[in-house]
Amino acid sequence: MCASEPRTEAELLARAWALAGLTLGELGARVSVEVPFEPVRGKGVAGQILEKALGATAASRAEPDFVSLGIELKTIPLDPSGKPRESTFVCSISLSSMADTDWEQSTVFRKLAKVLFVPIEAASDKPLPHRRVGRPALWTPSHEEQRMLRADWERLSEMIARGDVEHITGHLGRVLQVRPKAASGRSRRRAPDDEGAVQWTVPRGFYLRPGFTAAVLTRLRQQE
Amino acid sequence: MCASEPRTEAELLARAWALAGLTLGELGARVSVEVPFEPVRGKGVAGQILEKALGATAASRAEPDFVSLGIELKTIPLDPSGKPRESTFVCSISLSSMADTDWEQSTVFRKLAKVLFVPIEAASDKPLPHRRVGRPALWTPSHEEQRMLRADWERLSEMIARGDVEHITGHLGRVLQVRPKAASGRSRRRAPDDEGAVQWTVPRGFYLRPGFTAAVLTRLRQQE
DNA sequence: CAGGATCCACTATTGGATCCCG
DNA sequence: CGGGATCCAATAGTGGATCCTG
Repeated sequence: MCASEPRTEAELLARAWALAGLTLGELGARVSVEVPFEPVRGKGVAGQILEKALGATAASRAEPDFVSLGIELKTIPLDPSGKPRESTFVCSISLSSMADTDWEQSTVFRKLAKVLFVPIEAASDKPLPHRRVGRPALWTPSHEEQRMLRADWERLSEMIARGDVEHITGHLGRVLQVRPKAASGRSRRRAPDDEGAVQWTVPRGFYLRPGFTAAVLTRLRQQE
Repeated sequence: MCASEPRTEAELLARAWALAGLTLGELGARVSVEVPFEPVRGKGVAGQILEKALGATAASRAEPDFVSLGIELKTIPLDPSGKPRESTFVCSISLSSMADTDWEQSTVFRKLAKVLFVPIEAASDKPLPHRRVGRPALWTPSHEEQRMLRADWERLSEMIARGDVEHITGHLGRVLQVRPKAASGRSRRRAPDDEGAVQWTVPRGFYLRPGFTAAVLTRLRQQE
């Protein structure tokens, strides 16, 4: 029982609000997805269930989840005090093709232009099926948020373009960071080094820091 | 060999600059103070040595260290990267007499009006006698720094005045915090509770958070 | 492999406890 | 006890590693 694609933003929001309070177990049953008991076996399952329940356009992966609305869906795990427990994955990095892109053309910019955050109330010791869906929040980055994202993105993408990948660590970036994005630490892919030769490096992605998404959610709640 | 009281700010600063680079062992010998090898046996010894070496007016404890100059002396331990390793003690709190004081009349305000910071380069594994004195920095809180200190002080002193001492923890306060200040956790002193009756509570003091003094020192270095 | 993410060992932080001296 | 502070066990934070599905 997967939902059809919502036709308007209002329809999408109404559906999302209707899911608030349900457990992942209940929602999983609705869309015929089994929810593992142990969290380590269910990474990503909340996101997949919500895609189905809300009618996201599957399998068009360079596009936002809701193509015609231009909206990206992100589930975000909150601790009991309401703060994000984790960073938020934005997109993978093509290490060989960052040189000739600017901010407004970047995947990060486009992915974050409009995001529907669906919180999952996720105390670390609570089994996955018992975790509850929270109230959704639709985000468009403010001017100030854009400025911070852009500053980090420009610094990081310049390093990547210059072949400095091996000097990048998760420490860099105030709100946006670069971290490994792979099945394991042994994964490798090609990237140009500082002299343009090939080097093999671990695949990476952009992530939003928890402190940033916390501030975003707080702002959206206040304006609600 | 204790120095006489310096007569001008310039004289005090000149003396402090002249001490930069010396080890605590060397400086201790000059003022006839033995410096224990183990840091745990020498809490406070750096401060006492520098008081003597710079000619601080001893034993007038409601006053600044340099009475006629209105300057308070604080040694501050830095890690190898130059960041403060510890919070900075400001003053003890008289729990029974905070109700009728305002910020400009407070001990915190007066203690921090003008502070001579003398850094001690203090890698945690370096024996006390081998630690070196750093370059001094004279601080008067900026407008912004005042604002932050005042905001924290007003919130905390109001809690104390209302008898809410037992709800105060070191978590409160962005730049100024309240923490125990006693020989041991069993020390107790009288304080009024929320109904004005007596309660026995652990003695406490105001402290500056390390992040705040780090920002202060950075600002002073840039303007140097 | 790319997209959906979270895990968790390690490091950094810190706040309550403590130490010395006069 | 008040002034000079730092110690250090416990917690918070995080960044590199990992898990599942189609």
